[in-house]
Amino acid sequence: MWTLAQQMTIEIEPETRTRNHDAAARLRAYLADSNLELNSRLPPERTLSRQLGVSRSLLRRALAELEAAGQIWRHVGRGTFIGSRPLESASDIDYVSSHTTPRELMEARLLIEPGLTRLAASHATNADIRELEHCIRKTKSATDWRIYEIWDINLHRTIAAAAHNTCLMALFDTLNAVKRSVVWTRPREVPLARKLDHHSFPEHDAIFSAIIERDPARAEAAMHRHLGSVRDRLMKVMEPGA
Amino acid sequence: MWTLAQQMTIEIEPETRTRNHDAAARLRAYLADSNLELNSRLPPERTLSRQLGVSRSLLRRALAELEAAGQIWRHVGRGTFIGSRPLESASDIDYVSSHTTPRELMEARLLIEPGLTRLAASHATNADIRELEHCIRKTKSATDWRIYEIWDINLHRTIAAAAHNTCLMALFDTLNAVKRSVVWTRPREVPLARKLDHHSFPEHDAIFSAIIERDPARAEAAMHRHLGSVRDRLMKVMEPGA
DNA sequence: ATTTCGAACCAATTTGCGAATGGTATCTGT
DNA sequence: ACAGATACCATTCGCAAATTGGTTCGAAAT
Repeated sequence: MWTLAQQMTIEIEPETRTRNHDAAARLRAYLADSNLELNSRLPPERTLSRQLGVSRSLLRRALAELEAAGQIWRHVGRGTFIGSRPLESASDIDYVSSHTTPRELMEARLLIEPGLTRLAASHATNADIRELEHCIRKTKSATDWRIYEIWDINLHRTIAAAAHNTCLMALFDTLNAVKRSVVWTRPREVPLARKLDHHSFPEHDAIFSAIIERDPARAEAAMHRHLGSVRDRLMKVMEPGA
Repeated sequence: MWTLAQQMTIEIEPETRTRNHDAAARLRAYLADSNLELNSRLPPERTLSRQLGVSRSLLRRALAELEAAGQIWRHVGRGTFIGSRPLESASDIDYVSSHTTPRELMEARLLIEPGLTRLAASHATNADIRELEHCIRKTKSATDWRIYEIWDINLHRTIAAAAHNTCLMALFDTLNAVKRSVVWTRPREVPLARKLDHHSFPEHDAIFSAIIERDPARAEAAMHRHLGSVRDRLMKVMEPGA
C-alpha cells in the first residue's frame, strides 16, 4: 500500500489531527498533484481514504464540499469524476413521455414542424418530392384508419427528412417517439374516434404544393395551419368543455 | 423433434422438392398458422429450419423476401421479428453529433430557440425571471471566457425552462448535448477566439426585457436576431471566404 | 457529549463470460 | 450450378460477481 501516496508531496504525520479541515486539505493537495484531467475518474473512496490516510467518512465530507462547489461529481456504481456533472437523461424518452401532456406535445410540434417544412421547401430534392407524393397518395387510398395513420406519420417524417439537417432530424424523431408513447388521457371514455381524417387532405395538399413550388414561407404557413387544425380537433375531443 | 411442426397443418413429404419457392411457401404457412402477434419474435433460424424441414440457406432466402417486403425485420444477436423495423434511436447523441455540422447546428438553434423564447415570454414565472437576471449578471461579471460560456449556456437553458414544456425542454437538452460534442472543424488552425463576447450583452438584454414585459413577438424576434448574429460571427471564423 | 472510525449493508452500475442469434464463408454431394 | 451441412464471426442478451457511492450503526476516541 501507499504506492501512490509515496509519489505525492503530502507528508502524512501520525500525530496529525485528522479533522474535517485536514481531510479537505489533503484531498485538495492530492488533486493538485495528480494530473487532474477533465472527466477523468479518481480512485474509489475506500482506496483514496487509505492513500490519504483519512477515514472514509471525513474523505466523503471533503468530497461533498468539492461536489457542492462543482469541482467534481459522483454517481453510485460509477465513481467520482473531475468536472461538472453531465446533464443526464435529457433525452430519456420514457421519462419525458410520462411527463408530457398532449397539449405540450402539440405545442412542441407547432414550434418545430412549420420551420422544418420551410427548410424542406428550400432543400427538398426531386427524390424527396416523389416520396412525398407517394405518401400523400397512400393516405388518400387508405380505407382503414390504421393504414392512414401510418402514412400520415410517414408523410410528416419525409417532410422533416427533406430539410436535410441531421440534427433537426434527430429532434424530430425524438418528438415522434414521445408522441407514440404519450398517455392520451381523455376525460370520459371517448374511444378516440379512429376514423379517417378527411379534413387533412386539402391541408396536406397545400403543404405539398408549396414545397414543390419552392415557396418556404407558404410551406411554413401551410404546415402551421395544418397542425393548428389538428390540435383544435384534438382539444375538442380531449377537453370538450374548453 | 417435430414437436412444434406437428401442431401445424403443413404436411412434410420426404419427396417434396426443397426449392426456394417451396421454402417460402412453408414459411408463409407457418406464419399464417402461428399467432402472428405484432413485434413478437419467431424462432431462431436454426430451430425454424428444422421445424419446417427446410435447410437454413433456403429458409434465409425466404426470410430475406419477407424482410424486403417489410413483413419482418431481423437483427444479429436479437432475432427475427414480426412487423416493420423500429426506427433505431436516431436521437443517439454520439451518432448525431458526428454527422452534424456547425452550420446544421445553428440552423436547428435558429429554428427552435426563437419559438421557445416566445413561449417563455408567455409562461415565465417570477422565479424564472429572477433566474434569468442572475444569469445575465453573471455573464457580465465574467472575466474569463470559460466562465462567460457557462453562464451563457445557463441563460439560454433558463429561457427554455421558462417555456414550461417538458417535451420542448427535452428537445432543447438534446440540442445542447449535440452542441457540446459537435466537432468544430476549422479551416486553418484558428484557435477559436475564446474571448469575451461583448456583442451579446445588448442582445441578451433585449431578449430579457421582452420577456419581463410579456411581449412574445418581440422576445421571439430578439432571440432570432441574437442567434443570427452568433451564427454570422461563427461562420466568419469557420468559413472566412464565404 | 460529540465526533470519528470501522464495519456492514444497500442500491446502482460496470464488467466478464457464456449462450443465443443473424450473417457469411467453405466444403461436399448431387 | 445449386442445395445442404458445417463451422466460424460479430453482435446481443442474460446472468452472476465485482465495483462503487450512499447509508446506518455500534464501538472507540476526544
